[in-house]
Amino acid sequence: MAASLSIGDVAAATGLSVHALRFFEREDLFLRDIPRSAGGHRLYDAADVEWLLLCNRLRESGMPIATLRRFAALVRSGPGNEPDRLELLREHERSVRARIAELTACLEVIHGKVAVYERHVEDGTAAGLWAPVPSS
Amino acid sequence: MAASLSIGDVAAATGLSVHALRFFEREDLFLRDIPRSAGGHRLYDAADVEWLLLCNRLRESGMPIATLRRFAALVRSGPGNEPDRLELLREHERSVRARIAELTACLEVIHGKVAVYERHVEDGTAAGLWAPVPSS
DNA sequence: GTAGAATCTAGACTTCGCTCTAGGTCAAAC
DNA sequence: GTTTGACCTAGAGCGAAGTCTAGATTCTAC
Repeated sequence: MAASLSIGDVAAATGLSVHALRFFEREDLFLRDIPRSAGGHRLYDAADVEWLLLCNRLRESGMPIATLRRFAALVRSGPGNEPDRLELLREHERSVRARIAELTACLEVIHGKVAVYERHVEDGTAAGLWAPVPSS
Repeated sequence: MAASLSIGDVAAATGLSVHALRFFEREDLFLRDIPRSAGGHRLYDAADVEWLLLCNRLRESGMPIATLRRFAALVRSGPGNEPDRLELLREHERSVRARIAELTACLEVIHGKVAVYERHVEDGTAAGLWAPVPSS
């Protein structure tokens, strides 16, 4: 077991580019120093992929690299700081919920605009919608 | 009526910086050429503010400047292209809904992690959470 | 044993969306 | 009338998050 994976394998498994994986490493986002083959090639394992998949979720949901780095550092520094990790994750959870709320509010405005245009386009009477005087 | 507003007034009314307002103008995001005072100062009106507030919603919800510019161009070019404006807004609405769905999916993963850490921190037994072997 | 694909490093470059600077001009309060 | 603050232009700079290049090396398949 614990067969090691090349950077290309990991790129394929995570959707990250090989460039991004090297960048992540420079940015200290891994939970360990990635070992190398005799020739200097990186040797990943399944746990690295696992971690990257979580990273993807955190990144997709708007966590900045800097915060991800702080989280990785906490994990890397071993047991004892779990309350800190928890607080970091909770804070991110709050920010994601807030972002969803913000988007939902925007959506109402946007959908309202869509509805206005739908009515006017249906009517064929689109005059006075936004030019020169705004309709709303 | 139709008292004109200075760039500072508009900045205060919209939350955009004066720099951003000049930038928006360079980027052709307004619905008209903003008139100037004798001394060259910009003279905005309430409709400009109205439009900027909509722009804020579109930007906050992730619309790129380039798309906003396309929308502004459609409006500026007068009646006749309402179906195009509608399609642009509908497309944006779709993308906002998709983004909300994506965030909601991430939220589940993140909340799952939070729950794991909560249990372990509560127990006092945080061993084996993510170091060296991942828990999930 | 050799061709071709994958990987290595260091560092330059890109895109987006502003933000800030420099060096002035204009306007309003005292 | 002068000081103070707001505004002007043009253009440089910035932070985030990678992406891409060049040139060298290693690995894999025949």
